[in-house]
Amino acid sequence: MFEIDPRSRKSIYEQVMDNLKDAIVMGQLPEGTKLPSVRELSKSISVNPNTVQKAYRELEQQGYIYSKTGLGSFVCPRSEIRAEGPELARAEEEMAEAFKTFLRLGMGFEESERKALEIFEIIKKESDEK
Amino acid sequence: MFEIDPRSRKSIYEQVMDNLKDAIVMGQLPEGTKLPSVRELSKSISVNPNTVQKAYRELEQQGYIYSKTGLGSFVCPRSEIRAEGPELARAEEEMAEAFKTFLRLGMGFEESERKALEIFEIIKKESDEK
Amino acid sequence: MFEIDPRSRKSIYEQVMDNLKDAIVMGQLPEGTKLPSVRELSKSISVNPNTVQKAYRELEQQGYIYSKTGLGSFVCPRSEIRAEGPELARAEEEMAEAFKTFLRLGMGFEESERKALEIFEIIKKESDEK
Amino acid sequence: MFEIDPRSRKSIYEQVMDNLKDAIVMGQLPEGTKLPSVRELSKSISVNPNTVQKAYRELEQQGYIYSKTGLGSFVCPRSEIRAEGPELARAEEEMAEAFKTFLRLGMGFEESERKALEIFEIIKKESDEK
DNA sequence: GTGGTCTAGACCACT
DNA sequence: GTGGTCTAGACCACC
Repeated sequence: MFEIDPRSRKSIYEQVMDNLKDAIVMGQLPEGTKLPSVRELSKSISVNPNTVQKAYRELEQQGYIYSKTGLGSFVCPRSEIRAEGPELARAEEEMAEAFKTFLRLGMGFEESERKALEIFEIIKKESDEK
Repeated sequence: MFEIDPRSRKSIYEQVMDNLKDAIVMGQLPEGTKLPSVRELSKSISVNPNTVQKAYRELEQQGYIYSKTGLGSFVCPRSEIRAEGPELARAEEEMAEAFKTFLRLGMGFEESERKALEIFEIIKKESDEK
Repeated sequence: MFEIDPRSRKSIYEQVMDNLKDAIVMGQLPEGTKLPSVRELSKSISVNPNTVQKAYRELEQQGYIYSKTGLGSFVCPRSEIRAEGPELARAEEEMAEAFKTFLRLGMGFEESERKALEIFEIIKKESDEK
Repeated sequence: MFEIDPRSRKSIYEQVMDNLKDAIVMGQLPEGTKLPSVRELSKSISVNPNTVQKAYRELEQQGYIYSKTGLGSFVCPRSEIRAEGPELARAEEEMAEAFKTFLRLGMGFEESERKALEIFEIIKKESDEK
């Protein structure tokens, strides 16, 4: 399905979560789709099952998937994704910090904003290709 | 000088670094200014001296300050800040991740970009006030 | 007869049991009524026969139904339902936990009790409609 | 601090969570209080550190505590407890199920409600004693 | 010392 | 087979 980068700053379970989130919000895994089982996925990406389990558990808490013992894990309707309150606040702070990081490198307002928009465009293009 | 937020997700030494970086790039600590000693600063913000020490060491490595043994630490000319290479790459990735986080919450391209620009404006205003 | 919610936190065999219990205590399945066979029911609600089997077995143990080999399963007289002993104790503990859950969300005594009574009223109305 | 009941239907990490939640909402652990470290608590209740860790992590996600590497875990202001949305909905469903369980034991509306109120009173008294 | 992550391997209930 | 929990023991960054 995807690959884990052991050199990434992101922890493994976060990489798993983000990869699945991406596939869900981009519609590659539509509502109701059955995800690979914990054991399957852990094998295919060469990661301990507990680590995948942790990712699935957290995805469930955040409303992306639901799990049924004995049956597997399934994609929730997109409307159930918790995109409010603390989750949104944290995302906004992450964005604010990213901008401040630019400023701390000595970049000015305009340059920082221009660079950010460039990055956004690249991501949009990458997303559309998939 | 500034305050540490014990609740922040950022580690304490990062908060110290970022606060000093902010003061430097915004000109509140112009080139050549002497920074408070590790002991002084650690007292005034109620933080372990080892933690402040680590922040100073990192700031020196990144070209924000230099230290003269026995005399203290001083602000480098802004031109020496390395806004290239690994630091810039990491900053760009941070920005990319922040944008992806918006998308992962189910926000579309336009909405994400609009929200990002809103956040940028807020930061600009806050910076100008200081 | 009824529907299974694959998203429910309850396991499937519990859902089967509870639906049948509801029909029994509400008189929709009076004493002596013949239940659908395991195979029939499993087909009509699209559930594995083993799962329905397990539900029937448990219902028999708890005194809701009895089975005559070769003939099928039948509803017991309501007087045989054991509303005492372990089942009652567990039900009481379930209620206690539900109340404590309210308190753990930071709700006060009065608010928790008021909310509980509101919920009870809704259930009563729903039951009467059937 | 408290004890784990290995025979409880609740899992160990849930028992840990609920015990701490109780202490927090009842004011025994006021805002800002430092919790025992993961290792300390795991020793004192004879449970694997990973299990306590899991409880702490979930308490953090639910807004009861926050954790700082190297410092420990601390009680959040009560206002940050997430008592809305999915959390409240789940609590309400738990209460609804508890009531339905009474009905399924053959108890009538009045009897069920009376019993529930009795249980609530007992919990209130127990809480006040602590 | 602290919390956080990961692995390995076991057991359980449900389907 | 499935997800869920628990234990044991290791490693890391931070304070």
